Amino acid sequence: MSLLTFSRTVQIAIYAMVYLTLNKNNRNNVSGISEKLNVSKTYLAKTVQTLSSKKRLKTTTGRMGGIYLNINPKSIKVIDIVEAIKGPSKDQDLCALGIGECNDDTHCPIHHSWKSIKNTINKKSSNQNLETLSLELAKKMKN
Amino acid sequence: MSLLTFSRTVQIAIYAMVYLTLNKNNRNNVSGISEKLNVSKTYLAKTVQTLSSKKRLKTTTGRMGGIYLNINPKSIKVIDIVEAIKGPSKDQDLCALGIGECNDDTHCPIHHSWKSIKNTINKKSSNQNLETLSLELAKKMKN
DNA sequence: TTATATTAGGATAATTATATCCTATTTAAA
DNA sequence: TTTAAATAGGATATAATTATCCTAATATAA
Repeated sequence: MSLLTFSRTVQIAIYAMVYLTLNKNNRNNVSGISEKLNVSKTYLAKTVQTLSSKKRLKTTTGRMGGIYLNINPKSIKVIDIVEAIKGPSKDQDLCALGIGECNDDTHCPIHHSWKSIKNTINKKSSNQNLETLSLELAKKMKN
Repeated sequence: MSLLTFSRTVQIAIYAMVYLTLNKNNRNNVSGISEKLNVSKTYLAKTVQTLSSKKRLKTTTGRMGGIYLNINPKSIKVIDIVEAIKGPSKDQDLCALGIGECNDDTHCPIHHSWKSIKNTINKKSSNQNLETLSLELAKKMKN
């Protein structure tokens, strides 16, 4: 069951960034990653282009070119990747029902109920940078 | 900050259903609700039509017609409204990155990290039916 | 210097989501 | 019986997202 999902572009962006973290010691390029992750090469290329223009990763052209992480994966959070793709969040995004003004005083009918859910998402996702995501994968932890 | 949002149609659907719960003793119709909630009348009408065909609410035509809750608001959860609009969730929706097979054994790189977030969302949203949402509003609780 | 492997980026196609319009149907009131 | 107030539902318009195509630019290897 999943009430909420990332857009396809955001999914691909996160996926690629985690892949780059896991494989930061190798040379990576769009073709290779698209095959490994089984996503469309052209679509991945466009997404990478966006991430590059927003400085979330670095690219080099030419024969030995490819894609590299720009910054320490410890300092990259999921929210950064979402923002790189979707732009900064608008006022309306703060409200589950898309109402402009939604705070503790003036709010939509589900403001209080969803506030704690949003807090949980934010708290948990703040603790998750690309490195911890990758480490968890490496350990193959069960929970 | 909001990583995840409902689609506009889902937002309008939830909003209307909560409104119907809060005003179940009055006669309600599309025009009135659209004015009160400040959403487009024609768009709301279409959304109501979907909710009606999925039995999440009841409508009557004609001069004294209108919109009514079909079932006890205690038994209507947000997930029901989402499903009425978007249809049953697909396998890929279960994975934050949209990969088909994503479980504790075979999974995407962020499966474990996001599993606990998804659990929290599911747990909290299961406790929330339309009546509790409305009651919270009525109390104007702070949290 | 030429061929090849890469990303860049503009154009555009395809699909889905959002939103409106129009006419039909239904029902009750006048 | 006519009129008015309502939803139903098909058609369509608009916008955003998703996806691909093509050519240019770049850089390395042969």
